Amino acid sequence: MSQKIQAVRGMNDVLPSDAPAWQRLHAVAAEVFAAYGYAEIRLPVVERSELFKRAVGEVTDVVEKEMYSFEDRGGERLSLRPELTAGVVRAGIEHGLFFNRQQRLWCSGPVFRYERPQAGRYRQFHQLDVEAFGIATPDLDVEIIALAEALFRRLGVGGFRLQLNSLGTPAVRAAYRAKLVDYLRRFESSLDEDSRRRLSTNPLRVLDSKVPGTRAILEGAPQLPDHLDAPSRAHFETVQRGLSDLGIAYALNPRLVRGLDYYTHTVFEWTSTALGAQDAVCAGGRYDGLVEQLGGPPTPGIGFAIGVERLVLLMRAQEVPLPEAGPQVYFCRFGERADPAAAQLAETLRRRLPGLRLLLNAGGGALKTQLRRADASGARYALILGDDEAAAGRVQVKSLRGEGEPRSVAVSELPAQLAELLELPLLS
RNA sequence: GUGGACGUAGCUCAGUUGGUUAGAGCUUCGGAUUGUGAUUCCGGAGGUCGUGGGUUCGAGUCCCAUCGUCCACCCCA
Repeated sequence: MSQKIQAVRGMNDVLPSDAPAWQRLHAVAAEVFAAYGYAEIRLPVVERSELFKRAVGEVTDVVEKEMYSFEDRGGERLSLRPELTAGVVRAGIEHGLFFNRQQRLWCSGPVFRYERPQAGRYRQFHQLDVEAFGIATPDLDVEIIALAEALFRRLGVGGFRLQLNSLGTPAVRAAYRAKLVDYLRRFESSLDEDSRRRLSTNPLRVLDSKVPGTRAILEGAPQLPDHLDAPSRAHFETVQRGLSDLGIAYALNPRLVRGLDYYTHTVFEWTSTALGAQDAVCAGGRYDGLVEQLGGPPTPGIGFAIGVERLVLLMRAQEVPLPEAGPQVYFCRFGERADPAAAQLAETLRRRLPGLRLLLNAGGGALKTQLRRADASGARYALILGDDEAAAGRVQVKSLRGEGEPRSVAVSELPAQLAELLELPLLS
């Protein structure tokens, strides 16, 4: 058993039984993104390590201890991407996508973080990412949030809690940060070890500590929303009003601080209690300084990422209906004349009945065996073509689900018969 | 990186205070007369008990290590 080569820790196979949920998610996502006017961009999985250090932040956990980094044969420092936003920004700058225009983009694929796997957390996981550039006004914040909301609704998953906060501008954040540190220093000896460490590295992160003693201290801490400057406050209020106008429910969470350094102003996160400890399904925010920081023209931006595995988990938990994917028809064939005749007929049926899912028996087997396979395949009908039928120019159509007796149909009539039975369009 | 639980057939599990050739259900394959499935009956296949050491006359059962899975912390989608 241990001799067998197995998947790398934290990197999972999506087996055929799970694939339909993934397909459904991506199909609905592509539709919704298109409906809002977002265009797809596809990116390499590997980028220069430098990109993530500059975009995500040098001292964040994601780049500090979770990146898969290596040197290629030419000595370049490269990393498997730990998130998608940095790559989208890099590509946009590189191809001049941000010069004097707005861009609405989406992107999806695997990302990699070296963490201990647990429920809803893997070393290779997948994100659906939406990003919009060149629009600084709060109406775009509302659009982005509404877009995610629409995706969940179209997919048929619910029970989320949308949390909202504003981090303001970098200046606001710096000023607040100083106040927070001042306050926390007074209780330093009562803080838990992690929070004490963060006090010097990333004090805002202390805010979402789960340690009870620390939480108690935080009760009296200065609140970030109280320190917003007038423009930031106005921006945030407009976002809230816009969401209310659209009937989107949200909860303000002054402690919501995202773990990536590039966020400014609006940040948001959808969580679900059905997921265990890793409860964030979708999270994002505004990052107005990022494009410039990576060498592009000053360009406001905002985006979010959805955790595909987590959303698929919810789809399964909430039993989201999935389209039938198995064969509708299983074609049994046996005999010297019948075998090639059946192969040809199968091609004809697939061509004339678009959408038909027909599985042609292969590998021989007695009729009994073939019918057993037909039943196991989940097909609704079996077609039976032996030498007797071949000689007569007919095919037996047999219901596998108790819908009437088998009947013999002339080959010439078969396409029309199947079209009617399966309610499929028929081409000439 | 830290902590806890767990690793027995493809799957879900049983396996008595350590005692002879390790079991069940499901799945799978074959058969129950010639070309008719899913029900029923009969039969077969499938495990060096995660791996490596150790204790013992004897280990799936005890000890150690290691790998892996799950859950939580940390962090995050």
